[in-house]
Amino acid sequence: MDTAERLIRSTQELLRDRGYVGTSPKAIQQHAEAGQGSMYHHFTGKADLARAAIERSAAELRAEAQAALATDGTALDRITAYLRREREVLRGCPIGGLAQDPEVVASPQLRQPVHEMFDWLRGRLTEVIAEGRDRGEFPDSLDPDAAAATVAAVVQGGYVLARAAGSVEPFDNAIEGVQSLLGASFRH
Amino acid sequence: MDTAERLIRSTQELLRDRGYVGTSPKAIQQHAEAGQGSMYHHFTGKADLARAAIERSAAELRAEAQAALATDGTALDRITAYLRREREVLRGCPIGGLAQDPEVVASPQLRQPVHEMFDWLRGRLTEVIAEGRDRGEFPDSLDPDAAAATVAAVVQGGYVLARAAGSVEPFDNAIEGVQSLLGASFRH
DNA sequence: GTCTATATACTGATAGAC
DNA sequence: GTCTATCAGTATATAGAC
Repeated sequence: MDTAERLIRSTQELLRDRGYVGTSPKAIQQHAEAGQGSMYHHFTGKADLARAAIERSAAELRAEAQAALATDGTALDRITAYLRREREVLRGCPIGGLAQDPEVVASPQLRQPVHEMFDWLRGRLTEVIAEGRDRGEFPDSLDPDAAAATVAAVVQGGYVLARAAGSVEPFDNAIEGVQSLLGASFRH
Repeated sequence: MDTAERLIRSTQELLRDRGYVGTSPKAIQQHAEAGQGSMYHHFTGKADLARAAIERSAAELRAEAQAALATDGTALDRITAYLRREREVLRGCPIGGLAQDPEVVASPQLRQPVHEMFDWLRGRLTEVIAEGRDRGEFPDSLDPDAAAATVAAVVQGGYVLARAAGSVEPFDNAIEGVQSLLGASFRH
């Protein structure tokens, strides 16, 4: 693995565990076993490297979400597959966590890939839910946009509750709840 | 307002806008118009002051949530009042945002008030939902613990989506979705 | 491409005068 | 209670040798 690649992957880890504000160039260099000069040769600075790392994490997350949502079965099965996919819950979401970082939110460069990832996710969830509704799996009264936002929000909020509690339990509970509500919305 | 009070309130603002890692003692002193010596006279250090500020924010949030949940009406009305209460969404949740801060989560002293606030909130939501179910407003199949976690998570996740998007829209969408799902879960 | 040297500003405190 | 002085360490680079 070359130096630029090690720098990007190290930055992905550190951004997830420490946020952007909490991650120093020095810490990145040590984690990547790269010198100061190396880092500034490959990237113009901390923000430039962070942008590369965030884009990488967003692409990875998108691929994993897509894998779950592209499975066979009813819309509810596919949403459930997404909700239940493996996560290191107590580490927080690699992308969602950045939405709380003041400097990420303040910088168009850094916020953009975060924004795009969530726009894509909500769009994809909306499609799956709309397909299910069209097949009669959900009532016509269900608004796919709103339900998609709710599903995405429950996952992100689940991370917050779990980290606050120091336990995965509230995350699992929240997922269970939204699954149940979606299931119960089936025509009766 | 005395100096200690100004320090606490300034720290509440800065913790919300910059997180714990992103907030320096110097920034707090400037915001509070207090000297270095003053701050270290009233508090043992940054962590001690942050703890006081977090406890204060948690108490305020609890009071506001309680005000919404203690209203008259059906359980769904009360949950809706909580979901729809005024919030400065793009600033993030004063308490939930801290659950993403690495040093808050790593420190038992700092995490405790965050943890307690969410435990209280989930408990209170669970009570309201269980009351509604007992009155036949929700189906017996609805699990109050899971639904409460879902409601709390949607709000926290709504903040994340909104900050990522730089717009309140995804927050409002997510709230709308969970409200709809809860409403649709009424016995048919 | 990588290394070491250097630089300015900030971080989070402590010490002691007033 | 508040002020100023001081401090070792870190943040985020830039410069130039190799």
